[in-house]
Amino acid sequence: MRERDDDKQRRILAAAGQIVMDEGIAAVSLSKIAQAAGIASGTLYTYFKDKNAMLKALYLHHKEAMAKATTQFDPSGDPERELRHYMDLVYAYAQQHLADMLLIREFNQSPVLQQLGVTRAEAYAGYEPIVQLTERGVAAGVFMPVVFDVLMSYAYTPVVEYAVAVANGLIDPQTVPFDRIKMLSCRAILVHPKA
Amino acid sequence: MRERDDDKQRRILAAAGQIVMDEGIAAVSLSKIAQAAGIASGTLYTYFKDKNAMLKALYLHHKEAMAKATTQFDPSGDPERELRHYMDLVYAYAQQHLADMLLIREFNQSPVLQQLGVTRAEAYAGYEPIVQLTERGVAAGVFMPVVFDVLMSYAYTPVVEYAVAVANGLIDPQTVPFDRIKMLSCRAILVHPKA
Amino acid sequence: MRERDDDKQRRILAAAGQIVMDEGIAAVSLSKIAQAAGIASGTLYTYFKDKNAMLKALYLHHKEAMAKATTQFDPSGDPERELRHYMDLVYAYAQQHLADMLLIREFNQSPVLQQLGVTRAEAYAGYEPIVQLTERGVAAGVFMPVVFDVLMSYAYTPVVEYAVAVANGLIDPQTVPFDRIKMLSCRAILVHPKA
Amino acid sequence: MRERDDDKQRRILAAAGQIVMDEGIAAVSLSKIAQAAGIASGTLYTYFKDKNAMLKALYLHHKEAMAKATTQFDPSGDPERELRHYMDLVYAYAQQHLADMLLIREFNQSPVLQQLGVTRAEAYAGYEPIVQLTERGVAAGVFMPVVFDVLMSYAYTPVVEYAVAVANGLIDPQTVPFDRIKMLSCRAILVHPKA
DNA sequence: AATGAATGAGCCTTCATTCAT
DNA sequence: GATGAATGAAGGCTCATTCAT
Repeated sequence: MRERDDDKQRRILAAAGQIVMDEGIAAVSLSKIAQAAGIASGTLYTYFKDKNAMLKALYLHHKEAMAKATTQFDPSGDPERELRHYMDLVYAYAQQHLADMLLIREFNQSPVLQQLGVTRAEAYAGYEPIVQLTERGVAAGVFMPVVFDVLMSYAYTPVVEYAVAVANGLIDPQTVPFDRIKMLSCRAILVHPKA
Repeated sequence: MRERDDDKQRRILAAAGQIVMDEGIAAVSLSKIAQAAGIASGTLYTYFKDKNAMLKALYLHHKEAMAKATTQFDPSGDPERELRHYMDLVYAYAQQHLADMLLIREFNQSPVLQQLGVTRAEAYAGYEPIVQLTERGVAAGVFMPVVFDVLMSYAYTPVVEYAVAVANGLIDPQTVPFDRIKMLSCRAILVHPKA
Repeated sequence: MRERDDDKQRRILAAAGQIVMDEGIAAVSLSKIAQAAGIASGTLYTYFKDKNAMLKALYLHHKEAMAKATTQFDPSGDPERELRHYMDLVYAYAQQHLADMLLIREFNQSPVLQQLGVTRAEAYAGYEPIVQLTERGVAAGVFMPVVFDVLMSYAYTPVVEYAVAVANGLIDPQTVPFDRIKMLSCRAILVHPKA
Repeated sequence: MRERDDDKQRRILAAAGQIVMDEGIAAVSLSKIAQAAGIASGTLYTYFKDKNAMLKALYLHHKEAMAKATTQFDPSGDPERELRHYMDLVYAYAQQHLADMLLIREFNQSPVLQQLGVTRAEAYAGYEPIVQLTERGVAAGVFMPVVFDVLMSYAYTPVVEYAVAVANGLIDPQTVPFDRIKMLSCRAILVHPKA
């Protein structure tokens, strides 16, 4: 359970992530991971206590990376501007790391998540700026009366779904540009949407 | 591979569905299903070609049931009223069959779905009324310019997410009633939201 | 966990017993058993719930066989005569089934036994005639005041140890015949040993 | 494979012994031992060639310790008195080191012992006083005509079995005191038992 | 059509042993 | 001499699938 070789740990998580994205959580097997990571199967246990610990680390790692990337806005700035900024960040992240987002989504919605023993604190780690933004926007009368989870339903989920639909060819970005999504979400959340 | 005994097939799908809802897709095993359905494991192969075929049938069955229940509106009625009606139907279904919806969602978002060989036509079966409603609403200038998938992002997904959050205790329905969600979604989609 | 094929179950136990006798309990592996029994490894689970259940069955089977063979005396006959008879039966069994006895002994003295969940009732099953003989002999004033376990220490254990020592060439049966053992044990247990 | 640090070797054997006593020979693993002994697993190989060598050392160490403790009688003294003394020593040792005795017994009766390559000379080391006592007692006409192994069957084994039965609650030492065992064994071995 | 015993690949995990540091 | 990461074989067990009955 040591972590002598940080690079190796990274390779393991990368290999596991690839499998989850390609074949789903259910298809993850330690032997596949070991092979993909170029190590012996037993070596996995030097880096993770067991399979669940590895999946948990994988999940939290991706989740934190995304949280960090999508919270690079100013939570004390103008709520409307920061909300738009947040959605841009999410979309930018989706364009570069869509698979990672799908991995997070698959975990979020899988009963496996409970077995991993992810605490609520761990699950929310990194999202504080968004919570803060939500509260400030509502308090300032700029946002409709929403709570964190509701705001995410309109500012995060539609963006990801849009990116997925575009990637799958279900939506033509020429016909429906990302700005349209942003506009719709703003209409929902902002008390006085611009246009 | 005939379907001699329709009741038996139903029992199989019911047993499988229960397991998916309780433990996730990954936990489904044919022996568990057989036992829960009260039949011999080999008999499963009389009704389904293999495990994937059974999962596909399970998925489509639940999806169609939900599609049927949530499209009991008048697709040629007033778009705004029918949109609200649709959201009510979705919420009503979520309150009675949340597990079914989660099953559908777990499938939708898992790479497993591709392995099951679900065609695009099968995936969209039953949703025609919503497609029709979308097109009519947009054409009439009542809806913002959206396509089917985008409308679902605002009229279906937030409702399900809300129901899940309430079920998990993350949202207090006293503080955030369902009407709030409906209002937000209408603000997004309708050109002239009522209030 | 069915037992359709009694012969197969017998073959499994025989194979397992052989391995225990040859290499010890610790060396028992299900794959070895399967190979020796000429079946696939998974098939073992048709006959036994798991490895422990199989070992328990193995232990009890051998123990009961020995108990049955060594209690073919008349528990209500003359205590002295029946005691001698019992020792003869034990020795006869040892000459034909020494390995079985060693298997029983290895189980008895292994911490594994506790994991197998052998109840006290199961452990004593089949020994009732000896318990009865002990009590009658003591009550009649023919035996020294002993309880079951003590009697076994003098009437059973030395016989087995003798048989083992002879088998290992540590004792020459010409020099020390079995009658010598029987005499010593009788001197210990009987109030008035014959010679 | 030198023995630089005698203390470390002792700690290793102590750790291994504890595991054998607690969980049985089969549960011994070198990593467990290393952890319990506070050394790195690789270091074990500095002190022992391999696992078998370690087990053999463990066995012999305990056996010699017991042999030394139970042969603190005067092998040239009065045979009857010394025989009683020997049994007292065995019982005293059992009361303080029952687990050690069970460890020895588990080894003695397991086929594993042969794999360890214990020579006959090693097995008998330390028991010379008892051999000598046996021969003198028989020659003097005080003991019945027994050889070493037979004497042990009556003077050692019943004592250990008694101690185990008491420890397991199978025998109540109030009802059956140790003196009873000593008396029975003396009746078997002595030509003219006292009482 | 229905059964369920049988199969053997594959899963997660542990372990004795090696070797670069 | 000591370390502990790395190895890969082996262990117990589950599972989808087949097939004789």
